[in-house]
Amino acid sequence: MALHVKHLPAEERRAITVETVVELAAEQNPNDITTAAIAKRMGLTQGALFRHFPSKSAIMSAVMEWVAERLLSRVDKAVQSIESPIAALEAMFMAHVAFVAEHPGVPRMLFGELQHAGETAPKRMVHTLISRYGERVRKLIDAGKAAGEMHPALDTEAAVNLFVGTIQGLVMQSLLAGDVRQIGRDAPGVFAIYRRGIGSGM
Amino acid sequence: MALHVKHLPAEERRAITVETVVELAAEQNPNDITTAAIAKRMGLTQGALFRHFPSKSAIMSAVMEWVAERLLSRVDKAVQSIESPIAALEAMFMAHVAFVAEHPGVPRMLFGELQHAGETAPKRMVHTLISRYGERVRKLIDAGKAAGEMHPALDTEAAVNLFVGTIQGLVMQSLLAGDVRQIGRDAPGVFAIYRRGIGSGM
DNA sequence: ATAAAGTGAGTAACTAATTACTATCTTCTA
DNA sequence: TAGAAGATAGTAATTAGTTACTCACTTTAT
Repeated sequence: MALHVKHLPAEERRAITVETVVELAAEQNPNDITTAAIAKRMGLTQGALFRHFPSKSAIMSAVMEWVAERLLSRVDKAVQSIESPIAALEAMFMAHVAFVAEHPGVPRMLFGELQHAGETAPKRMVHTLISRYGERVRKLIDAGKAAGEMHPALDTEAAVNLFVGTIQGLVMQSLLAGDVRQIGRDAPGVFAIYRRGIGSGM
Repeated sequence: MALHVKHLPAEERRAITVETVVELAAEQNPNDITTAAIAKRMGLTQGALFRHFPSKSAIMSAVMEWVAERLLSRVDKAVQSIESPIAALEAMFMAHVAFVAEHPGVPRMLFGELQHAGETAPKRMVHTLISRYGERVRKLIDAGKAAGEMHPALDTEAAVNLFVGTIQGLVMQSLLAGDVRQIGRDAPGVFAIYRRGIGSGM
């Protein structure tokens, strides 16, 4: 714990702010995170935040950037050097689940941003993230069909949709249970069904 | 349209209030629905709402009750008189999807309520709804295994989880696209994969 | 006539953002 | 190598705006 060191360089302070928001989102409704709550957790006054960010929306944008970078690099790392597309897909699934288990506030923030009316900056970033994420899944599924590992008549878009939805469902279940660790326990069984649904049956 | 008739009996006014909230939730972030916005849409002043509900939370509770009743009766009606468990499951899926397409704000409200910290009344009602919903799915899956329509080693809990998550995923995709009708188009393809995942392969 | 339904002007609490001021680091000069 | 000068970071009080909720009064239906 960096227990509330004051007078940090701006860049470091911005990084801590982002991490604090991710932390808070795990504990409460992301929409209810106030600048006062963020500052309090950091041991700063509320006004100090605005020395480093022009607006609250800018804070959320920085958080979304953090999420996009970390999540995509995690799944990319998990997938690399796995030849079998279906095995890669499973590794991607598990890496994503592990990331969410570590940062339970993340999916809630993403969903929360999507619900905002109009075209906010953080909302656009969530769009970009999900689109980039979908590309990776799509690529693996197409490769799987080509390699004969997946059902040849498989509807790729539906499979991509279900891949993301499956994780979304796990998140919702753990939200219901109020227990983050549940997601790790349930993931293998759920993926097994998905795998069977898209597989070539060999 | 009942275009803003005033001096309605209390029960009717409460019903209209609930429908108005469901309507508003389709257009904006459910968390941002204010009592002023509800009243405005109904052609009333804000204070009038509190003649019929003791608090905003009570309004949301009434909405959740409305959702639970309508959704469960819809899926029950869809399932009845279908013998094949897997066909019944598909009918349930499609009925749910149709319900969501008619009331796009509903899943957003449910998710939104789940995110609230602590134990609010509407949150508890969402818990109950999902638990009752899960029972129905579980029953069909168990029946399907008994009838040999579904894979005998199928993990029932995982299958239930994925059933709900699949719909959740469709909802998120339509939220992303900003087009509610998309959910109806994508549903069959997604369910086909799910069906293959749980089926006995015959 | 009277009870129920609605009005409209309030309130206190909370929100993001601003500002004048202070504390602390960094750098450059004498 | 002092130490002054400037830059950076944080404070504390305040702002305008929004929120759920209240209440004395008025309107309406039966």
